[in-house]
Amino acid sequence: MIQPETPRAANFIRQMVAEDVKNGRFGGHVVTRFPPEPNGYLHIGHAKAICVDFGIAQEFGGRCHLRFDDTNPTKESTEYVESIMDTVRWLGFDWGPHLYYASDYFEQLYRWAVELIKAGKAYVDDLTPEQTREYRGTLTEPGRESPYRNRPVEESLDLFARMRTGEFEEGTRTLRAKIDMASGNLNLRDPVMYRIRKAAHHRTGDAWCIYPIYDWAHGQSDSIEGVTHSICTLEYEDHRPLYDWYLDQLGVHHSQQIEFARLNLSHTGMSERKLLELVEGGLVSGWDDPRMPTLAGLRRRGYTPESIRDFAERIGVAKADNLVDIALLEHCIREDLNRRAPRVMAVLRPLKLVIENYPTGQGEEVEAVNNPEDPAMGTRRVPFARELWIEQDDFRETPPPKYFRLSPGVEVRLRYAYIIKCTGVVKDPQTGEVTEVRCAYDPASRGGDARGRKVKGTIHWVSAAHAVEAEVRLYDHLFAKPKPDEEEEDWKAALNPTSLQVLTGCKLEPSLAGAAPASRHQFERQGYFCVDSVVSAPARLVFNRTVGLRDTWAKIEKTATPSG
RNA sequence: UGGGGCGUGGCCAAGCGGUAAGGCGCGGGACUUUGGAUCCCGUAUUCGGGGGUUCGAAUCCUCCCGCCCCAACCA
Repeated sequence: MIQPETPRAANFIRQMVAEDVKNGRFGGHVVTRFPPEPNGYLHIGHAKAICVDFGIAQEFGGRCHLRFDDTNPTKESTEYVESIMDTVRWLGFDWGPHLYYASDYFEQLYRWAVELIKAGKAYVDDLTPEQTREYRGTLTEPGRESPYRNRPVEESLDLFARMRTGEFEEGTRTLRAKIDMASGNLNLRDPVMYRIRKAAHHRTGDAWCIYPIYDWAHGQSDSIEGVTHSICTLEYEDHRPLYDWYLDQLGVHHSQQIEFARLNLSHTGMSERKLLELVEGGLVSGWDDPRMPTLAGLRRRGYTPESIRDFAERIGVAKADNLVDIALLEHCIREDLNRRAPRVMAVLRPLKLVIENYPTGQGEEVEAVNNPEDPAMGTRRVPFARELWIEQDDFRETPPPKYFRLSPGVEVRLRYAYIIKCTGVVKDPQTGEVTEVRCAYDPASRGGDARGRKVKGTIHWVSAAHAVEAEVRLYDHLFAKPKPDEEEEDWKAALNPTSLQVLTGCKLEPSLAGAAPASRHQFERQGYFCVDSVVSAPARLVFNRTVGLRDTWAKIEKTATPSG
């Protein structure tokens, strides 16, 4: 695996684990796990967790398990299991033979539950869900004990066995741990361990109709697998006393739970509920829509696994709530692609350029560098001719201050080709719109050599006769506001109306004709683009803009005209 | 009003009693056949606030303030 260049920064988890290793706790071994519930797609927030879980194990010579927390059959499916495995692998992590499922432990969990009942530490409760809630009390008032709390052990044992055989309806009974209904920590007010769900499970089928709750399954699963450090997010901090309680009652291997703050990214959302709503509402094309913060979306957008791992390292790991600027993610992918993406010329919004003193019907090829950052990537030949396409943005009839590009009477360099001077324009008589730019070239400037002259601007171009057409999709932030979550009511109003711009009839240099799906390219002066892996076809190329290049000119122009 | 956490520059984040790392962003400059990349320089006299301990505090004590999480038979 390619290691990110960013050096490992200190963080409290690394320190805790290092301390344990030093002290020989857990025999000096490190075993972690990434425990997704297969109920949806992984997003960039999960990527942080994956990098922490696998990263810690890797750093300390340990191992990391992939364990599916599949204890709720009504929300889970093998489709999700597969997409999760695919995504973790894509991100660059390997769990080796350590693929596990909480559902593999159902029998063991059941036996342990019986053990707790026998020890008087758990009981079958007949309260309805509503009653259970009422009895639990509130944040400030203690709960009340269920009238079934002290029923005889034998009776609980019998009832629990019958719950398993399917004798009772959903919601009629639960198995609960007997802890403390007055605890300030609600998790300790006799937490439910099992509920009845007469639903088929994607792995165990109809073998069970009682399913363990997260708290009862998670710690015990960690214990069975010999996990030493069970790393999770902050919202489980309140659950740690319960996690510890179960393990202590059972007297089994006890791993250390450690919590860190989950990732929040600006201009997007990480709430599974809202992401689902976007998908189901057709506001995006699917879970892998390139605007989505899902790893499937980022992947389709052209992000590399290396850039995401680098991002995960750079944001750090701590316990303070955070909102990471999406600009950092964008910086990471730019930095990665700058090193590896081959350069190419593509005109997104074409404007015809005619070189009046260039012979009609003649052509030639100029040599272009594939990647100035990596000479080993070589050069290529690009066809040049009398009629070219240039970018609409690269011509202004009346140039604003500091505009280095083409305008009447001004010289500019056609990248890798010649210096040209604008001699005039052709306009649509009706609209007055410039439909064609006329110019003269300096034959002695072949290759772009300005020969001592100062030519401030260099623009890209594509030979009209050789151009390959394509559709290009320009993406911007999904949400216009940095914190769309602040808009709880009408959060969809915060969606960026221009998050997707589809450009058709874009003109690409011919070398792009056979571009492979998912291949990444830098369109010079514009950004990084990849061939869409879903809809692009040889006969109809479709590119996604992964991220734009830093655009200093846009910044200058924006500050010059604040309104624009 | 209960329990658990967290507060260091615009955003992340080191710091662990010896006098504020680094990254992103932003501003400026150099260089440039991508207004890209690269390279320089600048960007917290101060660590939520007040007291206290100490020769010395972001780090220890204390009080206060603010923010987040918890009342699914979800994870």
